[in-house]
Amino acid sequence: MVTFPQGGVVRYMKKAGNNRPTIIDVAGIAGVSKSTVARALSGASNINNETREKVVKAAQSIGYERNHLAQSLRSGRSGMYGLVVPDIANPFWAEVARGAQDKAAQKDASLLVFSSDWNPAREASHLRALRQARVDGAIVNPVEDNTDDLARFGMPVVLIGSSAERFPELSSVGSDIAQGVRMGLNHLNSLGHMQPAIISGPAGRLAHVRFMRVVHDYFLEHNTDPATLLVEGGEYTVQSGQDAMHRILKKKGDGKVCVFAANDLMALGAMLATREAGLKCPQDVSILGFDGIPAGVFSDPGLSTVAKPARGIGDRAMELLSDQVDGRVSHEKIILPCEMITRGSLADMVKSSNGQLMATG
Amino acid sequence: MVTFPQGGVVRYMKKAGNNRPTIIDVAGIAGVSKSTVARALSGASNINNETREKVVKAAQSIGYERNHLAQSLRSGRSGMYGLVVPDIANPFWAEVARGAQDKAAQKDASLLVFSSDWNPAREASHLRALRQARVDGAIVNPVEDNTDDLARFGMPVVLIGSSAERFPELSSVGSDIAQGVRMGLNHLNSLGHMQPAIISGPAGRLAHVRFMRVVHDYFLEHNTDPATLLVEGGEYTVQSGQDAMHRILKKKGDGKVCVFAANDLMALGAMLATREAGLKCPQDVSILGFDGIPAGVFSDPGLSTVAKPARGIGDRAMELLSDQVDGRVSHEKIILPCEMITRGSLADMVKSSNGQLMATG
DNA sequence: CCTGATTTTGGGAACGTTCCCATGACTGTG
DNA sequence: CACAGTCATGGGAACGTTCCCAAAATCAGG
Repeated sequence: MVTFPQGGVVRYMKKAGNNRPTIIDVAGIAGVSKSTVARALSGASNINNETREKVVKAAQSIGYERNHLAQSLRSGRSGMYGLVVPDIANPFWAEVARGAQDKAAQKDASLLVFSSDWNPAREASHLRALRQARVDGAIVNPVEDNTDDLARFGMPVVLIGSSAERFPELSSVGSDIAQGVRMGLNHLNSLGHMQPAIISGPAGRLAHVRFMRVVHDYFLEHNTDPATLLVEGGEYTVQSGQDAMHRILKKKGDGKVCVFAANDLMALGAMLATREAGLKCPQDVSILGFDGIPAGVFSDPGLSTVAKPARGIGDRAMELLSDQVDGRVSHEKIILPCEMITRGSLADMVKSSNGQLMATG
Repeated sequence: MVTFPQGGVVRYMKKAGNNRPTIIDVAGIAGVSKSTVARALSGASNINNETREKVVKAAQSIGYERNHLAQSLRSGRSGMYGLVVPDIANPFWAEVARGAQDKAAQKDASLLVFSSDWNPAREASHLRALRQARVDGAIVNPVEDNTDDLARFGMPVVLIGSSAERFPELSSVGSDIAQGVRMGLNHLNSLGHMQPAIISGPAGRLAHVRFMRVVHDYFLEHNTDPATLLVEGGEYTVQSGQDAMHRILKKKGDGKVCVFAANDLMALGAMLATREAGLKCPQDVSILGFDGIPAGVFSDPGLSTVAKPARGIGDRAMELLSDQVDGRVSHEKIILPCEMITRGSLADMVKSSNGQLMATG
């Protein structure tokens, strides 16, 4: 009977096609143990300098690259973060994503991006995916009525957007809506638009409530009954802004009209509607937007708007998140100021009443 | 001397805050082995139905969620894909990302998004990050002069954009530039614009070369010397389109002008320049864009353009990539057709020569 | 040259899963 | 009733790291 020596059996054969070098291969070449290689490549202090160089050279010679999965599994840190926004194709969130991604890359981390499409179920499923991927934390712009899933998320979160208010215990980064709205209304005021019509967001959303609360307070402070304001609701889309504007024009009749839209897409929709109605902006209709998306420069006239610091929001959110993950800061609420961008969609009623019509910011 | 019993030592204490239940916890509750739990939860066939239900119930009862890192490490598949584009904040790539992300989510995969910012070094570093994250594959819109890193990438790739030509051995998804350019030129032709000026991309880029090659051939076929065409280069940005348009207007003098821009941002820049020069679009200047970004509806007049199927590109690229990873298809080059969008930035010279000026697509 | 402290290294366990193989229970057939 | 054949289950190795602890090597001081 012929017996093959059991001791000589090849115990482990690498799967074909997956033969990336490991720390052990490096150790073999450098003539040290895997522990030493790990120390050398992780920048630990307790290692001889010559040994380190020898290991680094060996690693380079075979093109070794650390397996992030294994590292994450063992260390409990994945170096990945999640970003969940309603729609990455929306210029505002694309800009936020860009800010977050740049900051993450700067910290050698990666960003998992998801679009929830305003769908709570989809958002919940994305959050689950993030948890399973063992990301170290997530930046979330939650869909309004999806508070439960977020509360149960169970890992570091930084919130973006209005629903930060609903989670006082979570960190958040947002723009200063109150300051922005007031700045916009002050600006309108200074141009002689004392009672602008408002194109607001959908009634259910918290963003809408916050926006309208400031408007309300502002007019109370300026001795105007907020109830006399013309408010039309929209869905934050171009189409709905267009529709809202048509309704406003119908109600307002033929006088000069000024509208303040709760986001730029609706403002630009309002401008389209103005054109469709055969009216001119800013001569007949003044329009002020809110967001500061790049597309605002393309309209004629360019859209004057209250700009949110989108990229800054992404940037700070990422920073805050990584601080939180690293245990540097546990909880913080950051509010970034909005900025006025004047491009020409607002008529100056003060000057025009002196006989000359001027378009200004 | 007091000795603590060595055998009674707690060998392993879970790190605080990281006490997520594992497959073993589930096994303990369900009263089966971890292998059985794995089988039950992975949908394997060889398991008793009652046992499966028992396990699933146990898993739910403690809120077990599979650790994706461990799964990936062991199985060699991470269920993650990479996407590297020049700039996620650019509406075209944001749309591509949206398409890819939706398709990935549909397949229960995640997408790691990176912006290279046209920087080859940054692109290389992102590719390295993807390799270390052990993604299953990547969709890349490469920076033109970064061919080496891509060739050495060493995992399934699907290319987006013009550089697909440089890698005939790699799969790719792109729009049919030739068809699109011809469609645009035909359209201009039908409106009486026989010799449009061209605002092209930067000379170095392959996208530029491809665009101009089609233009060149087209005019040769139509008995026009391509050398007589006015071509101004831009950088695919609004500003550079604006600058190029100013140069064109200076050279063209006072006649009617028609320009075909190689992307929408430059076309919109050209429209801004037209306005700055005191000219009207489309009465004095006709403008045709290329891309189909949403912002094209906001200009006055709306931008007529040859639209690339951005979301479709992301969608198909992701599909192709996952096919490739799963070994279904090894290599394919998909070309999607462009579509003409007519909005009003082009004058109809044929009708206008009959006495009436009409804006048309 | 010895001793104790310090630095440097190696070995093995652990992270949480999947995969392979062995075992046991059960079924049907001769 | 013995046997091969299926089916369900359990045990252990493996994935490639990091972390802990012990061993080895080096160093300083007497």
